[in-house]
Amino acid sequence: MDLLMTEGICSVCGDKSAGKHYGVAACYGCKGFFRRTIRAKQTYSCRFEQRCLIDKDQRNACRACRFQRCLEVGMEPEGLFSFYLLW
Amino acid sequence: MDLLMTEGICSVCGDKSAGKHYGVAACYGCKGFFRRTIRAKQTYSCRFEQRCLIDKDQRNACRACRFQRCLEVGMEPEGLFSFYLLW
DNA sequence: TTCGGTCAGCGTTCATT
DNA sequence: AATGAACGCTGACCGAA
Repeated sequence: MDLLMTEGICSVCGDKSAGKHYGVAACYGCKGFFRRTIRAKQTYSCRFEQRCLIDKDQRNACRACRFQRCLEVGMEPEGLFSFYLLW
Repeated sequence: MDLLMTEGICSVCGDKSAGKHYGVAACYGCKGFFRRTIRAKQTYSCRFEQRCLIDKDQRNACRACRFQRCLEVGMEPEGLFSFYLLW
């Protein structure tokens, strides 16, 4: 029941979910953010204390904490490295 | 004997086979790809030299070469070749 | 058994910021 | 530059033949 209640919610930021992505329920934004980060092998650093609030309104304020939260809730790269060049 | 040895392998990409499809041992992916291509009468063009490697990891990188390989290993719509193999 | 249909989840695109 | 909504494709699974 609790599961059903939370299936529609992004596990990272609490926004409306767009289904499961990389193993967890995620919104379009967090899905794309995670993919871009992995693909570009980006690293971020928090300007504060690695405790920034990640919700729908604040998720873009700190990339380091957003990515950290992606990992904390269990997002996995799962074949994100196989390239795909369709024309 | 050789036949038995290769029955578990997709003739197109070498992935695990899901049985015979369109005349050859094929994985789920190559089976579906061939069906969609034929049904939609799609044509593809290779961005390189028509020599792209088609294996489990790279098969989605070049549709032209994947489809070419489907034909090379003998895939046929509607199992037309099984008519000859009944002898 | 192999067939075609299905659709969750993946990759890509591109208007918007 | 990055974001995220929308779209196309993939392939594992399923019922039909």
